Parts: sequence; structure tokens; C-alpha cells
Amino acid sequence: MVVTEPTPVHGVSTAGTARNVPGDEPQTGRQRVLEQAAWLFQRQGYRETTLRDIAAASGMKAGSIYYHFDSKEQLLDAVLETGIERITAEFVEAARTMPPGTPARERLRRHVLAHLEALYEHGPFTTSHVTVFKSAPDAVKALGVPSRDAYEQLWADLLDRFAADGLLRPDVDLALQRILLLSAANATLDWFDRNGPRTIEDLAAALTEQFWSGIATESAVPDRSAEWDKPALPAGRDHAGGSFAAGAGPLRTQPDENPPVHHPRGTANTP
Amino acid sequence: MVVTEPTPVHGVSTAGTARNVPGDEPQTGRQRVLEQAAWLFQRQGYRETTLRDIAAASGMKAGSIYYHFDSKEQLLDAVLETGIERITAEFVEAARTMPPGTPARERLRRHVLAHLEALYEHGPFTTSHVTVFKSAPDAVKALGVPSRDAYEQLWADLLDRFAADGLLRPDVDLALQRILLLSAANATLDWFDRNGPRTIEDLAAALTEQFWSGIATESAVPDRSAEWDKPALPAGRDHAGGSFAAGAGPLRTQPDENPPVHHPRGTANTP
DNA sequence: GCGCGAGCCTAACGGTTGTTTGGTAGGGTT
DNA sequence: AACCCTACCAAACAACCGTTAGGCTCGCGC
Repeated sequence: MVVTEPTPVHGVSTAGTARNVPGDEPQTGRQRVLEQAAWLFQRQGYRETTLRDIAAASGMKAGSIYYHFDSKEQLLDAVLETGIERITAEFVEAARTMPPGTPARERLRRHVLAHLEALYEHGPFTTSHVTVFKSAPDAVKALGVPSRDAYEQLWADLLDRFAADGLLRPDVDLALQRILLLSAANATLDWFDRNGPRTIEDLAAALTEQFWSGIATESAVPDRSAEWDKPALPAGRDHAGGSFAAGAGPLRTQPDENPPVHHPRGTANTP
Repeated sequence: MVVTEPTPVHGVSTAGTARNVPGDEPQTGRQRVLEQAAWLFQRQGYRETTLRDIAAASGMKAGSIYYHFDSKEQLLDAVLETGIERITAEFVEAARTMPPGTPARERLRRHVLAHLEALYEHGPFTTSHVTVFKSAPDAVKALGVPSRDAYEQLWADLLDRFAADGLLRPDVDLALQRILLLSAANATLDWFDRNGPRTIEDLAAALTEQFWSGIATESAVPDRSAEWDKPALPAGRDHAGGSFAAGAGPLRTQPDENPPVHHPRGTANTP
């Protein structure tokens, strides 16, 4: 019980004939549990989310979860596996729909964007992978590692091709730079505000920019370092928001995105 | 009880007259608790560390912690506050010892290095700030935010001076880029292996490089994107280690760094 | 209309957790 | 010797958690 709002179980929305949102299949109990669990895990963390929380959000009681899943750990595993599947699919889809002859830098930007979109628009499953994985029980981690590695390998291959084409400086530690890029992309979850001034496209552009060309005016800067002893500036500019380098947004644990609604009961068509 | 090794409480080391390590003051009970708590929080997380764990590692019983701290939350707060103090001091110290006339890029590199050194060599206090803060109870978060913001403001000022000197491209979103840089630096905690091939200096250099100049051969690339339909490369190169963009090292939760030793009892000088 | 299984509930059990309460050993001061 | 304060301990408490066992209720197939 850490949820700000008790998570409206019986949705009440449009008491009518149900099924308003397009693509809103009846949804089985197992699906409900899985989705609510993912949402709560990502929001509160694994340990701080109780099975009773998940059950309440899914419109059932705690014990009933064990009809669908063997344990809490296995439930987490299912969430994580779903997440990695979706983000991998997003990567593959981005590669598939890439117009032929797309320049390397734009190619990279599209993949970064796909990664971010998977995080921000593919529900709480992909997000959980970033948020919750490192605090997961060892047994769950061990299960999740292979698919994570497989996803990262897609990125490794992408960058290797850039290098093979001679587009990258030969002296850079490519594996290291790749990790830095994806780390920064994942860390946006800690501070990025979808209702703020920046869009996901902005993020993708900035990340690609920093990764590809840096932010300096020229590569070999003229080094007009001059005197650095003058007093500091009026300490200006906007402060963006994320404190401690986005270690975690202040208290805005993501601007109260609404939980995945769970439509009441009545099998399928009760008035 | 999640610790791999029960954390040797009664150190046993050199049963002699104690005080072997230089700068190893007798250490009060409160200090011991604080240090062991920081180490355990950073290693296992806040929720998964029990007061009994901390007490055992400090050579006392759970209830006794309440003589030194009001609650578990307040203990976490003390840990975090210590961490932000130390990393701030490191930033200031780096600025103070900066040789006059240091070029901007090198100046940046030194500050990045100072940040990383604070994380990796200043005990578990600074580390906890990155690892544990976002899973901390809201009350603790609220207390920690101001000092975090103050630290980040130091970085904002630094970059602003670069911009004021015209060293940066005028079109970049500086606040955003700053967050991306520090996020990537912090995220190294999830995958960087101090016993591996790379050093902290390598990290600082790579981060600075990516941030400042990018990794492309030239800013405006000739775009020899060519045909991108040839089969993928032999899927080669080293895989670095960190899976899912360093979302979390596989199972190596930091290569078993030894906990801060706690010297037995005997007030100060028992044989 | 009867059986049956899918899907859920009720109620509890054993264990763990943060926290409290009352005590006590021992050094310092008077 | 009397006192007191510091720093701990032993034992318990209530709350909560994951998990289990047994039972109820539908709708479907026969």
C-alpha cells in the first residue's frame, strides 16, 4: 500500500456495453495480473509491491494469483521476459522499416528512437527491465540475462557495421561507447517528463548528437581557455529537473501515468 | 540474510594492539552502523537490507541501532547526506586543484574523473545515492533533494561557463546534455568492473570524448551509407559485459568488494 | 441434469520485519 | 559509596508478507 490512489479496480468507465477502446480484448485474468504487476513493479519496485497490491489492482484476491503463477518470482520473470520481447521486436521493426540508403547517423537516430519508444509507449514491461532488474532476486536475474544479452548484441552488430564502413574513429572503445549510449537512454526514465517541454524525439536527437558528434563547436578545439579565474556566472539557465544527474526525479515518480485499466466483471456483457 | 559472506563481524585481524591501518580511528558505534548500513544498502538495496543485517555487521543487536538513530529511514537519510557531502567536496576539490589555464576539455575530463572517483573510491556513501535513492521512501527523498540539486547546479554552472566562452555549439540543449552525461557516468556503477581491463581514467576519457566531440570521424560525415543490404558482420568483438546497456551486470553485483572492516571490541586496547 | 474443471475466494500458517520496553554493565564524576 | 550517563542487550510485539489448503460457483460437454 504505497499507491497514491488505490488503483480503481472496478473501472466504472462507461458502464455501457464495455469494449470501448479499440484493440481492447476481453483480457483474461492472467493478462490482468501480468499487466498490473508490471505497472506496480515499475512504479514501486519489486520488493515494495505486495501480491495483495497486485491482486487488488487486478480485481481478485492475493491467493488467486497462484492459480496463474507459481510464485512472485515467477511473475516477475514473466514480466521481464515480456519486456525484452517487446523491445527486441521494436528494434527489429525499426530495422525493417528503414528506408533503403538511410545515412548511418539517421539510422542510429531511428534505432535510439525505437528504443525510447519501446520504453515509453510499450507499457510498463520494458520499463520494468530497466527499473527493477537490478533489484530482482538472483534466480530471476539468471533467467533474464540471456535475452538481455541478445538484445544488446543487436546494438553491438549495428555499431560494428558503422565501424566496418569506416564511419567511426578507429581509436574509440566501441563496446564502452555503446554501453554509455544505452545507459543514458535508459536513465531518461528517471527524470524525463512526458508532459514537459521536451519530446521523445528531442531525446533521441540529443542522444544521437552527443554520441555521434559531441557537442563542441569543432573536434579539435582552438582551446581558447583564457583566464578561468573570473567569478562564476549568475548561475543561470533552467535546471531541467532531474536531480543528481537524473539519479531520480524529486518526488515525481513519473507524472502519475494512469495504471492500465481493468474492466470490471460480468464475463463480457453485463449491463 | 542475503549476504554472500556473513560479513566478518569480529575482525580478528592482527589480534595485537589494534590500529593497523593508517587513519583508522577507534570508530564509534554510530560510525560503524553508518558505514555498514551504507555498504549493505548499496549492495542489497534498502528494502532488502534488514536492521538485523546492519546490526550484525556492526557487532551489535538490532534494537541497539535505535540508540544511535531514530528509525531505519533516518539511518538511510544520514547515509545519503554523507554521500552527497563527499561527492560535492570532490567536485570542489577538483576545481581548486585545477592548474591555471587548463583547457576546457581537460577541465571537463578532470571533473568527470572526480565524479567517478567519488563514486568508486569514497566508500559506499556516494554510491548509495545512485543505487538506492530512487527506491527510498518518499520522506527520505524529500529530504535529499535539495543537496542533490545543489550538486547538480555545480555542473550546470561549469557547462554554462563553457557555453559563455563560446566553446559549445549554440544549438544544443545544454541542460539535457548535462543530464545525459551524468546519467551515463552514474550508470557505470551497474556494469563497470574495477578488476576488468578498463580503468576509471578510461571511463572518464570515454565519457568526455563522447560528450565533447562524439565518436564520428567528422562532424559532417560524407555519408557513404552505401548499400546496407549485405549480411551482418560475423557478429564479432567483445561483448563488454553489461547486459541491456548495463541495466545490471549479470550476477556479478560488483566483484565482491570487501565490506568495511569493523574492529572487534575491547573499548580500545584489549590484548 | 450431471460431472467437471477453470477461476476465484476465505482463512489461515509460519516467518520476517521495524520498533519498543525494560534492563544492565561499566566508566566518570562527586 | 552513591549516582549517572553512555552504550549496549534480551525479549517481545504487532504488522505484514508470501504461500497454502480447502471450498465455492459458474459454464460447458455429454
